[in-house]
Amino acid sequence: MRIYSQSFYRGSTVEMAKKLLGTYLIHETPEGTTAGKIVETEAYLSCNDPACHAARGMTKRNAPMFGPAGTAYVYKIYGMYHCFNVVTNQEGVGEAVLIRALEPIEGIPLMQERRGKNEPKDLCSGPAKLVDALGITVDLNGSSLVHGPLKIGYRKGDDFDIVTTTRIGISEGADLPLRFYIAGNKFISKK
DNA sequence: GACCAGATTGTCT
DNA sequence: GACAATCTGGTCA
Repeated sequence: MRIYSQSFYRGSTVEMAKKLLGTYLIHETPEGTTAGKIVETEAYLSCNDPACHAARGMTKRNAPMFGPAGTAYVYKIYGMYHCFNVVTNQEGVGEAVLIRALEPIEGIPLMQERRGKNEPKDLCSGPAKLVDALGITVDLNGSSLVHGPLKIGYRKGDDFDIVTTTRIGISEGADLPLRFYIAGNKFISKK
């Protein structure tokens, strides 16, 4: 396993959303290490994308999106859940990739404990689920994926096909083809 | 399996 | 004051 350095994250956001598929999200905590393979992502852009939190400029909430590439953006949604994003592109642009689903790889017993579920498919098959399973909290909002306890790495793996579709759970910009997932993978959030 | 309502709170208008 | 990049558990088949 090799951990990506800062330069990896500087590409265009759509390109990053595809490149992140098949890589590993790793979180080291006092309770143990949990890791999963990224199988589903969505891109959120600064231009012509009304669904993006940064579409109307920087606010207190979305400030990390305007930070340097490789920053974690964690926010609370619907009063009780959290979503995790990888900030991409250049500092000041305001774009990010939402991680929507993981295939559990390491620390599965810990994930089961955190989630209160035993079925592997119920552990990380959704943005709020994977945040819960890996123990990601708002403390990590704005932290670096290059230096912190939360990081992204890769190892040699099988080839796979990428499927492009429309994003989920948004009201504006819902017709844009900015969702990507690994074809045939059983751990994506939705068919 | 498909469809639907409820939970719950920070953030922006 | 309204809404949000969601999940869960219920009902009905």
